[in-house]
Amino acid sequence: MSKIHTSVGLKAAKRSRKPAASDPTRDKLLDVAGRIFSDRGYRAATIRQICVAAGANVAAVNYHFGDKLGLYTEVVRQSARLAEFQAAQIALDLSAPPEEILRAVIRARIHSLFRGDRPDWNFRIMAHELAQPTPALRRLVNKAGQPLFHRLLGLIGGMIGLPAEDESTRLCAISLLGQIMVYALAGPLVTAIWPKFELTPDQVERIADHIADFSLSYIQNFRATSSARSIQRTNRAVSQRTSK
Amino acid sequence: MSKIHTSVGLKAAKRSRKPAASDPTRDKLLDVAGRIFSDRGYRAATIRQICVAAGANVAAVNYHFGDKLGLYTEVVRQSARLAEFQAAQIALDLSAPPEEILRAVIRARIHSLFRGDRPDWNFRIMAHELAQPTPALRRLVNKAGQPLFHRLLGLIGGMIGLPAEDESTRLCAISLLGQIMVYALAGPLVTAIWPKFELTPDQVERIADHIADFSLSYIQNFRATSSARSIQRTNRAVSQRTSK
DNA sequence: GATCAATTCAAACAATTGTTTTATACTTAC
DNA sequence: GTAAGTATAAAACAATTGTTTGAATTGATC
Repeated sequence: MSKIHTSVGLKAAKRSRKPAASDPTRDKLLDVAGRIFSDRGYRAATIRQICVAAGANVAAVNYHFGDKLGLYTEVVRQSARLAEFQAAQIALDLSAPPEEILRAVIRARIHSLFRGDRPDWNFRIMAHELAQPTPALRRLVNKAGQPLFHRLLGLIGGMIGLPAEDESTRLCAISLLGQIMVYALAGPLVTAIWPKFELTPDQVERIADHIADFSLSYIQNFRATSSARSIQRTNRAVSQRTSK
Repeated sequence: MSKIHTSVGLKAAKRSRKPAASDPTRDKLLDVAGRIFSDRGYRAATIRQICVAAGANVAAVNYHFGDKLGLYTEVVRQSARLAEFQAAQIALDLSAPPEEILRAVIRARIHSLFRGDRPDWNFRIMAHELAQPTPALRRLVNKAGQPLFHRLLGLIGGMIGLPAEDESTRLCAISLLGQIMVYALAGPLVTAIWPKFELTPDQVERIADHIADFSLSYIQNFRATSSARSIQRTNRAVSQRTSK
């Protein structure tokens, strides 16, 4: 109910004095908040948890970010910036064959999930927002995700010989992202199926490879088998009707 | 912190009078709670929301189920029972070819997700528990999920010619379930990729078919291409090293 | 119709949590 | 050294939410 800082200290004024001096508690707060938000979500994470973990006072969040949503917004903004940067980076090397680009995308996501380049919660935050969006940030996240989705759809569409807007293209993109998202969102499911699941670099590498192989198998054979599949589907419908 | 009902009315005593008479408010509460829990999760759902939607008093939950967790437990127990039943049902027709069984499993899950047989939130509840388990119910959910997972691993293992415990088998199972779970857990992601996403019966059918086709493409060709893939992977590793 | 248990209801209670206040220590510029 | 602005700390505040209480209502049995 309050978006206006009422305290004496405001952040804007400070910059005039210390132009580029990064505030240590502010940074610590951002770092800890990122980690906690990323594995509990926005609602479940409490300001007190974050502040204790950051060794700061409860009022620090209000002072530096206005309120909880302000802190969260800053965290998501960071992640979104990084996501856009990564998407742009991938879009650069158009020279590589599409299969390799797709592999690179998958590898990048899986890596940022398990052994993040540094803030290893970036992708998890976005995953959480994609699962249960914070109303205030829906637009921001969509804006950050759109270029990546668009690029992915174009990539897949090109490989299966259909426009990016085609239903089959979209279904493939969802299948691909679903395989990645399940590691981000449903850890316990993964553990239930694979109790010995570990995060050795090799394992992570094999997961990324598997997702790429699994997806490319369908995508690369799409044209060849699309006619055969439609016949199969007809047969299946018939056999279902008769067997029941 | 309280597991003991302190109120006068307890459920056990009632049964002596009305042996099989189902309590209408209790049923209504369960029904509404299932729906609300399934799309907001345990923590985010509030007792007041549920009671208002069920046209009951706030104290009704305490009276009929002890506390919030008691109500939730009953809801999850219902879903778990149904999940076990469905798993058993699928396990019965061993006569069908494995591909068709797999298709049936996928179809059943997608259907129960979008146009549920009646309580269409059964799978969503389990999905939520698989994503962010309630500590008290972890065991219950695992127990209910295990037969299905075991069956799925056996099925896939048989098709790719590897034991159920093999890493590749598990990776395939996770890929398959990930494609389904993304629809249950990351609705906004689906909408972002596919704005015109609708839930017509046809659409739902095509989604199930796609997931089956997408997965079977890899699974059915696993044996044939497994040697080729390992060679590809070696080449890829080399090209990466040289390109960088 | 009176009695007694079962159920429902409005209100209050207690715990958690986001937010604000007020005071105090600290840094920097003069 | 002092003054002004900045940052931190402890406590209080307000809103939400799970839980409990005690009275009122219902419904069946005698």
